[in-house]
Amino acid sequence: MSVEFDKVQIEPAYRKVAAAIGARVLSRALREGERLPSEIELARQFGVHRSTVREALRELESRGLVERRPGSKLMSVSRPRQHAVAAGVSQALLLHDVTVRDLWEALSILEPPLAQAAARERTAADLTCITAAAQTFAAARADTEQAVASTAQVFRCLGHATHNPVLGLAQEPLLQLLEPSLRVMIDKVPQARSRIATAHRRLLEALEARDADGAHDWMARHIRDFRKGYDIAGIDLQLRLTVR
Amino acid sequence: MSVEFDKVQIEPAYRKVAAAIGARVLSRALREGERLPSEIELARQFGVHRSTVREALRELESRGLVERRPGSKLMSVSRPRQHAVAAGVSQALLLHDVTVRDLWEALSILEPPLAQAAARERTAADLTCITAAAQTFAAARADTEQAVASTAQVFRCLGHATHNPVLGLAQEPLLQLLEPSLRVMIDKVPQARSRIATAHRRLLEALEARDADGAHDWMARHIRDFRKGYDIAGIDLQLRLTVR
DNA sequence: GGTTGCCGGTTTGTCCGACAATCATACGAT
DNA sequence: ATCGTATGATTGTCGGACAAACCGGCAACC
Repeated sequence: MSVEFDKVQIEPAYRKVAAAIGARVLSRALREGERLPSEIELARQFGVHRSTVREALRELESRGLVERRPGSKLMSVSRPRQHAVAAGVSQALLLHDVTVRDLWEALSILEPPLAQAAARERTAADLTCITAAAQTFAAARADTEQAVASTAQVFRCLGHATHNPVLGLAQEPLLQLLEPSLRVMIDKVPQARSRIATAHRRLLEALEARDADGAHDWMARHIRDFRKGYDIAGIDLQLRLTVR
Repeated sequence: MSVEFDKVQIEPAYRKVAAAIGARVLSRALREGERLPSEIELARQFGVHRSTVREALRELESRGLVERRPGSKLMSVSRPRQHAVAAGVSQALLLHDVTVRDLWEALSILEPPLAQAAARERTAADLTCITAAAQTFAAARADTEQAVASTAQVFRCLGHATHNPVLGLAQEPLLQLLEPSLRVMIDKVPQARSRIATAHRRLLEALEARDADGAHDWMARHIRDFRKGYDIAGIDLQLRLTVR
């Protein structure tokens, strides 16, 4: 009988250093905003060379666990920014050959319940945020770029209005992926703008009235409209999403 | 009138190098599996020092865009692994003070439609995968660790069965966050195991029959049971999730 | 008082160069 | 055919160096 050995794993020092600092951040032994020692000091503490520390810092930086505050040379502990985390997810999805259909399906699953939750949990400030975004959309008659951005912004405000960070963060990658195809659609489909504006209006009414089911249904309609828009714009649902 | 200037941004070389390589990966000019030149060669091409290249590589590595294949010294281009991406999301959520309630709410929104989609899209292989996981759960009478792992595994297989990478990747962070509280619950709530086993059985029946609505409903029940389990186990829904 | 200029100390970004350990490959010995 | 060894390429890590940026303080100046 053959004895099986575990694969002996050798972790390079830069990864150990990153793991050590990362663990302290995760365990909240290092709190947000707290400043890290200088690279030389870290090198001294870990007993490694400064280059090694720097490699570790690059890893922590790209995980969003540390960042450099503007106007400070020392790194400080930070929470990963929602946008940055979502960008990583979006990239991963792009590389995994996500299609327009996949994206649309996810939106149609996530968004209506999200709007429902937002109608329950929204505060007055959330309403203001959504109203502002909807108005920006309505005002962007000619400006496609702004129309796209404000459409996404309405979703973002809704996500925020749920006061559930899981939903907000689950939604964000979808919005990032949505923008390119939305841009094409808004440009090619004449009635798109008015349908979106109507959806915004109805959603706002429902949110104002804390009408959870109404919000759910209007969001469902909003998302179904996207699908129709893709058809009219001649966007193939099987198509892989692309960057930018 | 005061002239406003844009913030002048100075990008360090290591970030420019990372961006340059990253862009090639994203644009598929570098294909998965392709091997990167050696560090010295990259340094020569970019006209920077090897240390600078190494810092860039650390960033790309932690974004999952390059990796070292076992048995090869050179880095090769890779697609970010689902598990790694999700780990980043989980960490971010932990640091953003996600509560048990937030997590449960997200599960209750995502999972039933996910099961529904799985019932439509599943292949025979997917069924096998889910069956295996469910059997492992049923067999893990005493082993809490295995019970937790196989419960999550059933979800993972379901996510895979939708054949929609967006759904799979949206779900994975939730599963990673779920495990610790699930461990406590399975240990403290005597009836948890049998309820979960029943849910698995019913889900499988629905999937086998391609009964999308049945899958939806049994999953909804499954998730509702989690909530009941938390109550019985005395887990406060307001509690922040913790690591491990 | 507010602005400007200068000084010294700290820290980062980048570079140069070096060396041991690891691994692929080829080559030769058994 | 298997094994040992020489060779070369590559990484991980190190020591050290230096310019540029930035901070705080102090003096000078309007």
